Amino acid sequence: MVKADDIFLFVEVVDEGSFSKIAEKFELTNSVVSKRISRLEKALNVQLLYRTTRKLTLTDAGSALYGKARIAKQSLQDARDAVTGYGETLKGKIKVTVPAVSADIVLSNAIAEFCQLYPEIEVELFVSNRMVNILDEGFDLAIRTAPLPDSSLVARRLMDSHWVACASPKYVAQKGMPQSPEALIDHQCLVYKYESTGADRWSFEQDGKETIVSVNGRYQANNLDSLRQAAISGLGIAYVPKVLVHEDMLNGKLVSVAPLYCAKLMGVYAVYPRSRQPDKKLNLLVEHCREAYIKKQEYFYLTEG
Amino acid sequence: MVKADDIFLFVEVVDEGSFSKIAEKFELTNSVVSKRISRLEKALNVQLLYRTTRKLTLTDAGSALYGKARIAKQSLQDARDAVTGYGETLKGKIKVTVPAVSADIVLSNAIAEFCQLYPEIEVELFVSNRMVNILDEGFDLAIRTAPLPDSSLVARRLMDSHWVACASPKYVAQKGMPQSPEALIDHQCLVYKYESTGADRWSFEQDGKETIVSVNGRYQANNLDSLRQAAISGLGIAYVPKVLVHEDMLNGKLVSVAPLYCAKLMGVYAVYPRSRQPDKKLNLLVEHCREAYIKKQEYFYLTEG
DNA sequence: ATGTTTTTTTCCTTTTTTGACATAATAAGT
DNA sequence: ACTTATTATGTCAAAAAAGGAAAAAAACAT
Repeated sequence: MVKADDIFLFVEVVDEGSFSKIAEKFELTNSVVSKRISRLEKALNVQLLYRTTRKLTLTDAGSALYGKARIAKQSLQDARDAVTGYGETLKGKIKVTVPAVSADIVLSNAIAEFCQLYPEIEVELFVSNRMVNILDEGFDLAIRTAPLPDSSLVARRLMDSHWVACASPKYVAQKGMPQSPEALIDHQCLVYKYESTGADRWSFEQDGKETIVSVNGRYQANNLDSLRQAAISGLGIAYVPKVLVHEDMLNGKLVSVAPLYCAKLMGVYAVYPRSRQPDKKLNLLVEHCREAYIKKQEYFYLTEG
Repeated sequence: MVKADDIFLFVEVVDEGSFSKIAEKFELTNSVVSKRISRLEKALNVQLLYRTTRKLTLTDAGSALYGKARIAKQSLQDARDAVTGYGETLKGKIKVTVPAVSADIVLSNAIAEFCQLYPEIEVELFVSNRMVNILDEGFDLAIRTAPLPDSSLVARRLMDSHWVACASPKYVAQKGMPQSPEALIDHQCLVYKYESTGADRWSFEQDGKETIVSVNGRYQANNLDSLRQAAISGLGIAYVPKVLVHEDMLNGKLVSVAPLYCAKLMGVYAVYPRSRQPDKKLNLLVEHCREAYIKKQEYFYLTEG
């Protein structure tokens, strides 16, 4: 029944020593101030001020309330100050979880750039292929390769990531070029494995039809770049994001395998909690990553064109 | 725009970890809690909680607000506790200003009795004939002999005080009994004087007609009892409250002078600030004083009968 | 997929708050 | 003592806000 804001108004009135001054200051009418103070007195069942038209005098009770409420008021102001402009300021920490496959490629650079661009924003990167619970573990942002693992989150597509199977020209010359996805079964495949997430099922598609092949491989790595190096050295066929091996393919170190089939298209998404209040720095980071991916893609077009 | 009570509701919600639990606890509906938290977020322009149906998770901003607001909430609670029941409890101090003439008589005893009756109430007595400004000087109660010196105050009649002129039988025998008020001019009058308030104008009335006499006196005192003693010793005629000399007159130490004229009737009033919130202990004290006066008057009736 | 629990939205009613104005009170100036 | 200026309060009608019920949506669990 006692309204906190009435108490704070009372503090203001005491500070100023006048109802009307406070009314003016807060753009209220005198009667409103009068009524709210009266209401407070009624709610507390105690007289706080003796009023004459010229002077306000604190009662003992009023004095006691004033002394303590002043502190509370300041304290609450501090609390408010702590969060005002929180969504707007370009300060603070962003905790990001990134799957290892994505961290390897564009993102690391993009985030490094971002940190240089906004020196007051701190980014904490947590690389893990484990599907972390963003909310539970206090992440602000996750990069994912599936659109919506959790519907209380919001997903924004950053890019479409093509994955390709590739090998060194030497390997192809020795073992022959597989003519279909199924033919990969008889080849030496380099398998990505990270935190028990074995990616030994490779996906290809053409004309909307998807073909999944369970491949075999004696060589496994938890790092895509290691797979890439292994492929270059002729160890076998690697299935990796196109961006990773684009240059190798341009300068002939690697060639695409099963050329008749388009490698599967996988989206890369920024996933973050659904918020009705926008967090500016978070949006900036997401946007920065998206642009980094777009630039990378433009680079493809230029070199592939 | 940000409502303090919304912030405190937010603190409650975080403590409980659920909107609906808090709704139940405070007898609100879920929708109200939801709306108020949402409103708070909108007002602060920041997301405070991530909600799922199973769990509420604090955002960084929410966490910052919670930490500080919790302190403010406790602080405000302390402030409220400091005054709740203030008007009802029989504790605390009552500052009373009493004119010397009244303090001399019944009041001192009455107040002493009152203090014994309510051990937790402290009474601070300030004896002064100066007309103190109750509000300015922080008094809770004044005893006055005039009904309403200040209209922002409230006055309650405690008793009607008769003042009488009296002298020792010896004095009357030597100097003669004055037959009219005017005759007092030729007599040795004992004048009450306190803080420059000279009471050398004595008032008598009969049949509604008032006669004021400016008396002369070589003996002045700031204490009515001294005047009484002086009168008993035969020094002259004293003009004092009847209660003061009632017993002296009964046992013949003093006799009333100018017996044909009734001494003036003066009211004794309790004067205190007009308060819309009753202060129980103050009312108790006033009532106690009133009863003390009434008892004293009953005693007169019995002995004068 | 289905059901359950929790939050949110919607729509409507009730309550509160507000400002304008009139009134009352009083301190200060003349 | 009289006037004047300032200040607080009461009243009333309009506006705003809060509140509640129920349906909808969301998030999980199974």
